[in-house]
Amino acid sequence: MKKKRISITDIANALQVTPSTVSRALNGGGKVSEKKRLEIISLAKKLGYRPNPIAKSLLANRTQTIGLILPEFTHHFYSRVLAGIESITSKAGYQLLICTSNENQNQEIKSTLTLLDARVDGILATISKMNDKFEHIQEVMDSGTPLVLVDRFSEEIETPYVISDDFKGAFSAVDYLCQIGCKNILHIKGPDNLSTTFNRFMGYKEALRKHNMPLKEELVLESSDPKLVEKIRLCLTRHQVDGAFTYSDYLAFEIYKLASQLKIQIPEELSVIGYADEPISTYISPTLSTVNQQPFEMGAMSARYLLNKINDPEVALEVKNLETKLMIRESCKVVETQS
Amino acid sequence: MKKKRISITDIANALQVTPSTVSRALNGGGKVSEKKRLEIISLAKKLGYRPNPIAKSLLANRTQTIGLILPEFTHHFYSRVLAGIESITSKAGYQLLICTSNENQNQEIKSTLTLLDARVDGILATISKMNDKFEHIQEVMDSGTPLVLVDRFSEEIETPYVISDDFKGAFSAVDYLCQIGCKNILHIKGPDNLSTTFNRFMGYKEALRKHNMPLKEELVLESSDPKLVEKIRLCLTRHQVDGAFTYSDYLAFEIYKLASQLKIQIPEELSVIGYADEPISTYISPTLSTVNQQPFEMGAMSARYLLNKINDPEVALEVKNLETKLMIRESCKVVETQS
DNA sequence: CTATATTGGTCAAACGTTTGACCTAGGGAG
DNA sequence: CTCCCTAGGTCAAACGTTTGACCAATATAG
Repeated sequence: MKKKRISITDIANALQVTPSTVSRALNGGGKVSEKKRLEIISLAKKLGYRPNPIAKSLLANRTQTIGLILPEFTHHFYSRVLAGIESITSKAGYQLLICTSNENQNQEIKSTLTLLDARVDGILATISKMNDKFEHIQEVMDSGTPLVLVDRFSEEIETPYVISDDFKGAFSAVDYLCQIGCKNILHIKGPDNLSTTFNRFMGYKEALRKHNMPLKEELVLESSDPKLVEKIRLCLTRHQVDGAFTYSDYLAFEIYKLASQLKIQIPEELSVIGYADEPISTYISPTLSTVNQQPFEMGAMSARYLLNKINDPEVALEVKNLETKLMIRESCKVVETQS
Repeated sequence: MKKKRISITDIANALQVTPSTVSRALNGGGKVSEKKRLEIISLAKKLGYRPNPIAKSLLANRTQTIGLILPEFTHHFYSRVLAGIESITSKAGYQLLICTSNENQNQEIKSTLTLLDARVDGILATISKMNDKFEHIQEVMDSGTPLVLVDRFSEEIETPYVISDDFKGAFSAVDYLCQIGCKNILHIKGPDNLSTTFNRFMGYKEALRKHNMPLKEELVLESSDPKLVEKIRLCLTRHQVDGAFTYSDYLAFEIYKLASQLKIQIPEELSVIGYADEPISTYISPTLSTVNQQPFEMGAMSARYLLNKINDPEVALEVKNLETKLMIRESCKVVETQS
């Protein structure tokens, strides 16, 4: 049974004053003699008084809580985003109410409702991959609850968001592959209708263009393709592929497997760059070159942004595009004289 | 600015009844005519009424919230624990208030206070590695807030906990190594004064005993040893080590690296088993045998246990020891005729 | 026809805190 | 001495909800 915690009225009764006086003594609102103030404070300390945030919330209509919706925790990326968010919110004295959508839009909608019901002061959310409904997002905005989207956004709805600069990230990777002399660069695209998929593909195309290399349809594959493995194999054997840039690190590992089967040496015959900088990249052999999205910073930045919005509703609608970092490791061949 | 949400009194005023009637109509507490009931319900729906849990909490002295303290999120293990917890609590209609200790006891103490202040209905916590203070744990227990420790515990304080059966987990791994004929089995221990370190070591010893193999001091190393890498190298070269069981998967990868340097073939010359079943284990080559601790189940079990305690304070103090699963992969040599 | 039970509701307190309005006693100015 | 100011407090409302006590009207039993 939860023990009753001592309240401001308990102190008031013990000292023959009113709760108001105790409140003012504790919060420094004047109107209380120095003597009484000290008396109250010392008794409060002695009894281990701790204010009840629930009562405060009810009155103030703010909960010092921010809601977070993430698709899942198991990818390293989201763990880092979460850590980044936590680092900021905990310092600012906010609690974190966390929900998972499991990449399922219905759960996402449910979570949104839950958070709204809980009267969180703001919401950070990564919308699920498959998203075609936006009523719940609209509802959040209508409710006046500050909202910042993280990592993914949709053009269907005008919200502030913080994302990684996928275009530049992809561009830098493919640009690098070109620089070290790759002539046939394979790209494996991510899930459809995700802005990240689109932007990374654009970055790939732009880098090719910069180096006056043609875009070859047959070198662009889709991760959702059930025959993906077959098609990669085909690419590697028929099209003299000497470079690969994949939507994710895990897709890069698929290439590792096939290369090993086909006795293709990485990086001597094939340079590979993945995306996301999962920790596994540095443990696998050869260590995988990849694009780091600074997820911790992304989380921290979203949280800072949201806190700003909470404290000043007039803060401008903004879009933050976070720089990526190209991590070159053993999976890219080394050239002596770099162009 | 957060929009005022419509309250039970708003409905009451609109319909010329008292808030009590509305409350009873909505919660089915009788004492309201069918006609009025329908009227109230339909207006509530129309206005999008949603009860304010904060007001309820204040009255009921329960928040439908459970507090969670984890050391960090970035290890896959804790992500899975978190996912397991979330799967249970969300179904049961509880919110999750999450804090990180960063393996730092002071932060852990601060988090505990925060959760207590927030009046959570129960706490799930993984205490940090270095722990010598228990006043905060005691304070939780004194407050009457149900508490369940997860993954780690301390004998200094009598709390219920859910852990993985490290002894059996380690035993099964080393037992397997013995069965496939390993004669000199290296063990790398984990951080000092962690119960998991101790129990896995005990499992190692017990398995050796079962197979009548002597415990060789020189084959037991400490992960915290600054000269660890040197010592592993020494073991591998001098002591005819043909099996290795490590406290973590990552330590196993250290062995992979050294084996590769020393041209020792895994698994032909050296069979390796790690611990934790990090996803990377299946991506690395050769895929790593390891001990799966069922972290998702651990989280789920802790959450179920805590919910029981919350609903019935008389529930017995118990200790749950979760079964592990030995995952045999490519890093263990295959023998035709198994003893 | 009276006593009683039932139905359908109202009232007010309670949860813990904050805060504006109000009160009172004492001190200083005129 | 009266008037006003101020320091130091009290009172009550408010936040949104639940709930036990109460009450009036109607129906039922005897």
